[in-house]
Amino acid sequence: MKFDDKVPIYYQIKTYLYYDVLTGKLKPGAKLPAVRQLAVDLTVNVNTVQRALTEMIAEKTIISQRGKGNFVTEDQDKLAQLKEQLVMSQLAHVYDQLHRLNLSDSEIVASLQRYIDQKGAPQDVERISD
Amino acid sequence: MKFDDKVPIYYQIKTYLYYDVLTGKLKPGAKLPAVRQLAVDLTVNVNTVQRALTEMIAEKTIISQRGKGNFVTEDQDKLAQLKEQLVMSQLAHVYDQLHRLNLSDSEIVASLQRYIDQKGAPQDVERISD
DNA sequence: TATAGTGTAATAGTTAAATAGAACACTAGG
DNA sequence: CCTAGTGTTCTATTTAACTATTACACTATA
Repeated sequence: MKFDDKVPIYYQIKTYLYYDVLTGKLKPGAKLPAVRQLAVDLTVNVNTVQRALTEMIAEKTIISQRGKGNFVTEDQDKLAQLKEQLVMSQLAHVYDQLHRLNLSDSEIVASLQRYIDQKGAPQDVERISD
Repeated sequence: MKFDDKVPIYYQIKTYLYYDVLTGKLKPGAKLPAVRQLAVDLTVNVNTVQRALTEMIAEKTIISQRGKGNFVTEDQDKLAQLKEQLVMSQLAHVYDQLHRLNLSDSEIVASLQRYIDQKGAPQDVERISD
């Protein structure tokens, strides 16, 4: 996995797992890969995986059972709440950043709409073959 | 100044200065505060300020003149281009993150619009993502 | 030419993140 | 009971970021 060297790896692993949980790739009650396996998959040390998990366990997003494995919480309300928080924090962040750049509320929405509209449209990349 | 302990301080200073430059708080050709003054203002070490500046100088966003001071570039095209890049990277980032959470294009725009509309009532959401 | 104000560089020490490796604690199944 | 698979903890080491401090290089000006 590719990591951003500006953010601690354990923190990026936490984010990575959040997305797996919140998108249902890991469903409520599902067993996570073993910590040693995750460490191999992510090409990091077991302790780094454990550090990420320890925080998620403290938050009760992950339920740890010694000798058995780590499991996604079955509390669906909690998961829905987490997803809402995540969406909101993303929106708040982008809003703040663009607002700081002096874009008005309507310009912010318009620029996002424009980005989405043009996203699929052909960029000016060089065409190599058909 | 408040710093996010998940990101290197020198990098946050760089971002901070970018915003000052791109919003015109520091106009093209303007002299920046002295490095020692910036260090005091931001309550960090001079070397940390210098590290941020060194990168911006390498990019020619800041022009350094030994004995005189650091100055914002007068190349307005460059500044406009930087601002466009910054806006686009913000939009791309939030789009990708929300898309990963299985929100459709229209849901993404709608959620932003909803956030702006309801912005008056502050939530205290914990920042989860990078 | 002396001095204050500026950027720049170098050294040394502290801390947090990450690694490697080992050991310990518990569970399930043969 | 033994063993393989699991989570958990600990020690030691390395590296990057940050700090403190000092010194050097250059500019303007009194």
